[in-house]
Amino acid sequence: MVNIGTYRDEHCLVDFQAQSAFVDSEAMTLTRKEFELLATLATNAGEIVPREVLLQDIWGYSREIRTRTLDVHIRRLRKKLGQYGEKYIETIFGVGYRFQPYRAPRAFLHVA
Amino acid sequence: MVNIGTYRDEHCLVDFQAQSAFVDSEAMTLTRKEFELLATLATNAGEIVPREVLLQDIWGYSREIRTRTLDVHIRRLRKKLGQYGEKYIETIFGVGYRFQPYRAPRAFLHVA
DNA sequence: CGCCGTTTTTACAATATTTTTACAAGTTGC
DNA sequence: GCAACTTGTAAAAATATTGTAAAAACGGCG
Repeated sequence: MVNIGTYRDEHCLVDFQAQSAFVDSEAMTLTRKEFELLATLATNAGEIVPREVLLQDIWGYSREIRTRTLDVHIRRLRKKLGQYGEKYIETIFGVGYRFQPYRAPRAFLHVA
Repeated sequence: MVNIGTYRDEHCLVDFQAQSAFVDSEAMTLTRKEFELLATLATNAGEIVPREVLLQDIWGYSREIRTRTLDVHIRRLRKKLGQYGEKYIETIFGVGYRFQPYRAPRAFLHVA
């Protein structure tokens, strides 16, 4: 089974085709920019996406444009991701953001 | 298999692309300058990198600028390298620093 | 047009990082 | 051993980046 066009993990599903996203099977209501942002980050899950790249890809802004709109969108997106907001979207200081796939807490294994 | 863009030895992995580094498979959280410093040293692993070169390459400082920021960064980097800090980053008095690749302790061989 | 949802800006607050400062400690050459 | 110089270190100061609330601007649609 192939999952072209979707990001999926334990708690989060992003359908790039349908432009819809879910947290714990609950549909998120995202605006266009919020979705684009989530999509871009989720597409590169596990990798740092520099601010520059986000501003260029989503806003078409070049390096010299000074704006805080990315931060504001990040904030709203985190909020809508609920309890996972902070865990999913990691800030890489001075560089950008990284969508970190959910990792199940490892069960404690005692050493024989 | 080629390892372009990475430094790797028994305990340490530096991924120059992803701007990430690991000690014993544990991700180090390095700041930008710390990473640049580690990257520069690891790139020249086994070779002395003069202070001058580090200050020029990472800080853009010329010879006459007097600062202790390099020393402070070296210290923090060593700390984050944990138990290997001192072994990996050697001070070459009056010259600079050298990143010394990890060498497995040689098994004791008795002479026949 | 006027409303409403969305996006961007503004203006600070909060935080993280980097640099400096001020000494302590270590090294070298005499 | 001692003076001169270099490096180590903790803590403070300075700087840079990100977070946030609230207001302003924008845009589509009735």
